[in-house]
Amino acid sequence: MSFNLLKANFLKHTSLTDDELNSINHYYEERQVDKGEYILRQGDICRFEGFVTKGCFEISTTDSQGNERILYFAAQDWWVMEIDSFISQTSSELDIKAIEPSRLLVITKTDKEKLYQEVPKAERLFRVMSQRAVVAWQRRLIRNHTMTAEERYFHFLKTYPEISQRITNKQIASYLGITQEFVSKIRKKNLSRGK
Amino acid sequence: MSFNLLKANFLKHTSLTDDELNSINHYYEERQVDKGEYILRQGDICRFEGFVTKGCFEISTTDSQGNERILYFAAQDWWVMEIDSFISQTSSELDIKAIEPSRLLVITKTDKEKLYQEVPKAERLFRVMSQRAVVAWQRRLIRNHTMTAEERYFHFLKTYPEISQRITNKQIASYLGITQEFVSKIRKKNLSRGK
DNA sequence: ATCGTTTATTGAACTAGTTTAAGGGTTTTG
DNA sequence: CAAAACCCTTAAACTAGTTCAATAAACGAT
Repeated sequence: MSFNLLKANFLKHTSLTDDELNSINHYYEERQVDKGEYILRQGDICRFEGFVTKGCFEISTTDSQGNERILYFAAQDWWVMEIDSFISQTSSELDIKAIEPSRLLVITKTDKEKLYQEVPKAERLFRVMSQRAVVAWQRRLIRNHTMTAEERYFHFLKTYPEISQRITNKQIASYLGITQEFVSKIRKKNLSRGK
Repeated sequence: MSFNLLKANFLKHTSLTDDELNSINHYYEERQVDKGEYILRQGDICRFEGFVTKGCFEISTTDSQGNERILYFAAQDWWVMEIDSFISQTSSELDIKAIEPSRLLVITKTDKEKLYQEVPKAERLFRVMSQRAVVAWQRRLIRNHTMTAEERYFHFLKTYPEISQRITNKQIASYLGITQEFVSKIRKKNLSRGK
């Protein structure tokens, strides 16, 4: 059952009683999304916070020259939202698209506020989750400054082996901030060595 | 008075009663730091969370080849800590050094936990702060992927005009993830145009 | 003031990664 | 199943940013 995934995710971050867990879960609703379907587009206001239970999403920006840059992938057990747009209910700078048939548990902005009031412990839960997210983003920035494209490519394959196999090289390139052609070169160069 | 800066910072993120503010402030202690002094070194455990009231700090990593990479600067009104090391009390990957004679309000890990218990609203406060931090780190990553070094340089000058004037070009270069020499070239190229 | 150290600038040679273009392969869709 | 659309690879030409080295300028400690 999908809610169990969500519960397990919550318990990774803080301890919660069964009552608290049930109250929290109560606010989430499952939603199915087709492959290729956008659940948010640049310019829209993000009215949900989602937890992926199946499939995979791609979170990206498109710059002025029309280049798509993938910020991250969200597969099972990941959170997906435009955090800035969701918290301040302003226009989104990101697109969110399902890249596989997917399912998510969603909560609306108003329900999220109700949830914080009904279950104060949820503040702690999301505080801890957000702090861990800060760590992850900082680490990624450091990697971009200290590692070469080739190192970052193999780091990605090693860190996300399952996701790597479900996406195209073009998507990996976009995530790493390099071109598809350069990923091809890296792969060719390392063909012999079983990297 | 320094605590007023801290209070004002808290109130930017959520509403708090005077009682709550006073309880929170009570846990913070002011500390003075000399120019050049490290308040944290790679490998140490970060036992404090600091709020800068005067001066400026540099938060950096040193990679295997001995290159220092500056992750961010923290001047007045910024938070300074090794967030990963502080929350999980593990060995720090970052150095934190005062680059001017500075002052900060610090809270220890144990006092921070006490604070969360005494003032439950603090969970909300730091939840909101952390979420905003996530937004900022995401945006910076996107800028690194979509803007050239030159664009990032001028974006930095424009976004942090006061800090820009207090640090060296070498430090800006390190923050931007480029070389000092390339910053020189960018500056030379743009000398005429009053950029 | 002065010595030593760190920083800024410049230029030449270099390289990691891009661009453009073309051909072949694989999905997706009707 | 065919057409369209997208993806992957390759190669040649290019460019943004680096490296190295040398000199001048600014800063900090005594």
